[in-house]
Order: sequence, then C-alpha cells, then structure tokens
Amino acid sequence: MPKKRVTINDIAKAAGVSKTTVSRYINGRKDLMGEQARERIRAAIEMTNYVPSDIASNLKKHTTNLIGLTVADITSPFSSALISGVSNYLEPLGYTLLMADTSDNPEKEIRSLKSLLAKGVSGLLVNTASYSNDFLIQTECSGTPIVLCDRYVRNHTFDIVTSNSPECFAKLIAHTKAQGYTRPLFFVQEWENNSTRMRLRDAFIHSVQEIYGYDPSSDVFTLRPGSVDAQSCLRRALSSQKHQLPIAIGCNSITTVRVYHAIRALGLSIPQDIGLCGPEDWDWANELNWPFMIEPNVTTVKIPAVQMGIHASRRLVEKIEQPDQSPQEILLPCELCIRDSTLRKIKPL
Amino acid sequence: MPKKRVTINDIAKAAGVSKTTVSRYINGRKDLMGEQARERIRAAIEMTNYVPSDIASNLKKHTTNLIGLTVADITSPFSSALISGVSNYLEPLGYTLLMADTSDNPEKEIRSLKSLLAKGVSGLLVNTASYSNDFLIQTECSGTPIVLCDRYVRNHTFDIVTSNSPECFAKLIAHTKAQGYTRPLFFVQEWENNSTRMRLRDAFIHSVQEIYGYDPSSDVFTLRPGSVDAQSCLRRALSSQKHQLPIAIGCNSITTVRVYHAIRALGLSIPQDIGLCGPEDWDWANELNWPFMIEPNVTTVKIPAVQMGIHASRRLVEKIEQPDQSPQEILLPCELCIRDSTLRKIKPL
DNA sequence: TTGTAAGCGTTATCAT
DNA sequence: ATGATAACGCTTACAA
Repeated sequence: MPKKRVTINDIAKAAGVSKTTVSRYINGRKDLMGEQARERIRAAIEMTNYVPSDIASNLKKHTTNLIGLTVADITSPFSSALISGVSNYLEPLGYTLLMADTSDNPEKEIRSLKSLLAKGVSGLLVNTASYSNDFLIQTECSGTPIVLCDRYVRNHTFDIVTSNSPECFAKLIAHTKAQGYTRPLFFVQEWENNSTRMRLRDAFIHSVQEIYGYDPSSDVFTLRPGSVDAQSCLRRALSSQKHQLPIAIGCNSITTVRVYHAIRALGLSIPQDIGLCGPEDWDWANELNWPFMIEPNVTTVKIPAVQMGIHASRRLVEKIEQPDQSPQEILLPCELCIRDSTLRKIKPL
Repeated sequence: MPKKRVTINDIAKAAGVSKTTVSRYINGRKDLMGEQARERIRAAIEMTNYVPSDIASNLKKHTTNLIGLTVADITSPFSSALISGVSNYLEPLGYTLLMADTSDNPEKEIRSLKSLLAKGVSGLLVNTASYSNDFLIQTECSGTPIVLCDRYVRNHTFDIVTSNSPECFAKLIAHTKAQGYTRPLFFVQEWENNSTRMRLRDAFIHSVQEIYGYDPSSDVFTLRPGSVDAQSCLRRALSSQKHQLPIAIGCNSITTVRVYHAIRALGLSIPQDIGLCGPEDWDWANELNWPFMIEPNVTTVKIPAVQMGIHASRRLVEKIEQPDQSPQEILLPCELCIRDSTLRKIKPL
C-alpha cells in the first residue's frame, strides 16, 4: 500500500501555519517568519521526510533546473571525465543532470535531444555525434541555450568549449623531430563527421609539412572497425620505410593504445625501433591511466576533459541566467607530457 | 521578447473544441472524437508547433518516466560500465535517466537522492555510498521502487543486483596456491562503510584460512588516502616474510594498480618475485583496460558491471510496473581470468 | 510576521 | 462524441 505523498499542505497543517509560510521556508526566505514558526516547520519537515515537488514548482515558475547532456560515446574515458566535471559543477548549483548516450549515432542523438527537450531542460550540453547537424542548429535558433563540448557543428556558430590540442600537436611534432625521428605516422578513426579528429588530422599534416618539410598525407591511416586494423596499417607503413625512424601518433586514447598493441605484436621496441605518443583523455585519476601502465610510459597531449565539463557548464548556466549573449569559443590549453616512449635522447629539462 | 508558450487552451480555442478533447487527442484516444474535430486539432497543433507540457501532465498524473541513478564514484571504470548498461537498457523503453554522482559521500548521497525524488523519479537505482543508510531505508519504506547496484545496505532487505565476486575470490586463492605462492597479501581501501570491500575482505580471510591453513588477518592492508600508501605496506609485508613467496591481491582496480606501481618502484619482478591479481571493472572496451596494458598481463576477477546495470534496470522497471513484489537478490557470475601475472608454472588448460 | 486566493497546463470525473 | 469543472502541489501578488 503506497502511502500518500506528503505535500506542502500537510506540512502547513502540521506546523499550524499557511502554505505560504512553508513555501517561504522552502525557498530560503527563513527570515520572513517568526522563530517558532520556523522551528515548527523544520520539525514537521523532518518528521514527515517531506520533499517539495519540483514538478509543481516548475509548473508554476515556468522553469526547470534540469540540464541535458548528450555524450557521443559513454564508454570512452573522455566522456567519464566530461560527465564528472559537469556533474560536480552543477550539483551545488541545484541543477540536475539529464544524461543521454548517443553511441556516436546521429539519429539516436536527435531522438535523445528531443526527449531531453520534452522534459523541459533549461539548457543543453552537447558532445555531438555529428558535424553536420541541422537539428541542433534549429534547436538553438528556437531559443534553447546550448553549449557544445569539444566537437564543433558545421555551418553554425555555437557557444563551444574545446581544447587547443591541434596547437599542442605542433609542439609534439617538433619534439619528435628533435628526438631524431624521421617519419611521423598518424593513426585516426573515422573522421568525416567528427570535428576533433578533423582538426587533429589537419594539425598533423600542417605541422609535419612545416617542421619536417614534406607532405605526410600518405602516412595518415584511418582505422575502420572490422576492416582496417592498426597492425596491418603499421606493417604497411613500415614496409615502405626502409631507412626511416618512425614514430606513431594516435588521434585519441583508443587509437594510441591500439597502435601500442600492434607495435608489441610486431615485436618492436619503444622508443628505439619506433616512438609512440597520442592524446590522453583523463585529467584526473592518473592511477588507472594507460600512459602510466605502459612501459615505457607514453608521451601524451593531455586533454582537459574535466575542465571542459566545468567550463561548459559554467558557460551554460551563464547563458541560462542571462540570455541573448553572443556565442563564445572557449579554448582550453592542453599540456604536452613528454615521457619515455618518445625519448631517444636525453630528457629535456 | 520571450515567445508565449502555446498551451492546450490555445489549441482548444483554435480548433473550436474543449481542452478535454485536445487532451484525448494528445493521449492517443483519437477514436473518441469526430473526424472533423480530429483534423482541426491536428492542424492547430501543426500550425502552432505545440508541444504538450510534460511537467503539467506529470503533476496531474503523479508519474514520470524518469529513473534516478546515483553512483558512488563517477571517476571509476565501474561506474562508467554501470551507467552504460543502465542507459542502454532504459533508453528504448522510453525512460530517461537522471544521474547524480555522490563522490562516496553519504551526505551528498542524501542530497542527491532528495533532489531526484523531488524531480518525481518513478524509481531509483542506487550504487550507495553508505552501508548504514537510514534515509534510503525510509525512502524505500515510503513506497519508492529501489534497486541497489553492487553494494548492500545494512539492516534492510532491498532488491539488489550484485556479483558473486567473493565466491570467485575463493577460486583465485586456490589458483595462487597451485602456482606455488605461499603468502597472499590483501590490499583494500577504507572498507568500514562499503559492503563490497567487506565481502571481499571476508572472502580473502576465509579462503586463505581454508586453502592455506592459516589466518591471514595480519596480511590485510588498508590503504588510507594520504597516510597509508601501497608502497610502505608492501615494504612492511615483505620485510616480515623472509622465506615466503608473496602474492598481492587488490580489492578493486585502483588498489591493484597502486600495488602494481609499488611493486615496480621496489624493483620486484612479476610473477617471479611476487604475484599480482585483483578485480577488473570493465566488461567492455578491453582496449583501454589496465590488465592488458601491464606486462605481464594481470590475472583478474572480471566484474560484470555493464550486466549489473542491465539487470538492475530490468528489475527496477519490473517493480515500477508491478509493485508489491518481495525483494530479490540477483547475483551475477564473475569470471576468473588467469593471465601471466600469477603464472609461475605451466598455464592450466 | 503571516495568510488568502488565484493561477501554472494538464488530466480525471462526471455530465450531457 | 464532447464539455464543464475540479483537482495536482506549488508560487506569488496582495492583504492584513
């Protein structure tokens, strides 16, 4: 037998005051009542375990404290970090997180977005699954506050928080050259609908062109699930480079680790036979982080994923509380973490 | 210029019918009205881009399709896996996930729970931060459907989905003995308020007693943040075991990895000088999983975290749709994955 | 310092 | 087949 829900009326009755007073109490205007009233309300709430209904409150106030978040791939460490940042920033502000995983599927993203919208979210944080995204553009145009996380959407200027990883990639490329490597190889996943991978791929090509002085386009390997795997790419790359000293660069954690396994499988040693480096998603909990598990530890570009969650949330709350702001592009700095996997010479100071 | 929200009244007026009829239309009872009424309502909705308010509807209906989930530590791989299972199971059923991280903080858990309750969640999935948890007990008693994930709550029988990892630990201990290890060491974190760690600790003591024939209580090391670290524990353990062959067992991923780093720091080699093993959280995405990054690969008890999310969700939905069921305890099987870190002898078939 | 009363946008209960 | 009307639990002028 489900007990009847405790309402503001019950509290009012129990405390011998009016709903109004209880409402004031709930909303922090505890100064607007007498000492005894306050105390009796407190007691009544405690006794009955009363929890005010946000639903009723929202209906009246025409606003919710729900924030929607969609992530492209919840199984990636990047997402965990992002969620962690978002969740911890939002909680003390009284917002509740509505989360949806889109499994990198544009249609699922639209469904999720619609569902979040129907729930009355007062703003949206989107780590989008598609670079071409008319639905999101429409949604933004119809007035919903939106902040993108990490990934851009084509043909529209959104508020976005992302990282300057491409810039940091340039430093990384320079570092590999300084260490005596002569042939950077870039391993990326399907990038056609993913701005982050696009940016990194471009950064790779431009930086190598500038620093090494040749066009490395033929050394970009796109791993495709089930068909093009890291090991065969690596084998192919190496066979065409008899007298070169290669260094493998991944476009994200997963790619880099795949290449690592491929390197092991081919029996090559790091950093002598080949260098290894790539981005690293976690800016927390280094304990479980793969660059530190691998021997030698892996040189990475550290992506500030938690910070991205925090900044995106902050910006979103800003937009919610004060609409009609022009879009901002917030670029968070990445850190180049040089470790043994690329150190053939002496460690720089 | 905030656009005025289109309501059911507007549609009723525009279509020249009553709210009731429009409500019927919205709720799929399109048979309960005349052909023309139906058509005019359809047209009105299309014209105005009307979206019914879930909030108002929920207030009236006393029900939502919101499911609340609290996780004790969102930064752990276990949580990612759990969330992934929950989220993927619930999405196609039309439920929306409300998630909160409690940072292993009992007070924060209560706040989060209250917040979720206030949102009108129709059920709660709880990976609790506290074994002593009166608030949760009260909440359950007042009628909210709850299913615990992985961790028990003391003094109350909840529905729970967890794993049989203690049982699997017994197999693990037997395995270590068969491999010639003579001194199992158990490394655990603060376990006083955490049923999973308690169960594992007990399982360790009982199994060693049974299989090795002595009481290993003094070989249980509780790592405390900032004060008791893995390396000093390990050093202490080793100094008192001159002619023994130790094997280190972690109580979870983090602990095991910490011990791994401690072993490296002391310059010991695995599995010759010391064995290493422990639970492993991810039952997906092995690519980034630490047991495969470490050389030699680490023997683990694989925790079915994704499956836990799925089963817990399934059970919760069952309880929501059909209340008044007696609590079930669902124990998911774990897999013992023997790898090189504990193999001193020949690999068993 | 406290209360009254009118809604918020729906759905449910009766009617007709 | 359709409608009037009363809730749902809360907030907010406006009074007192």
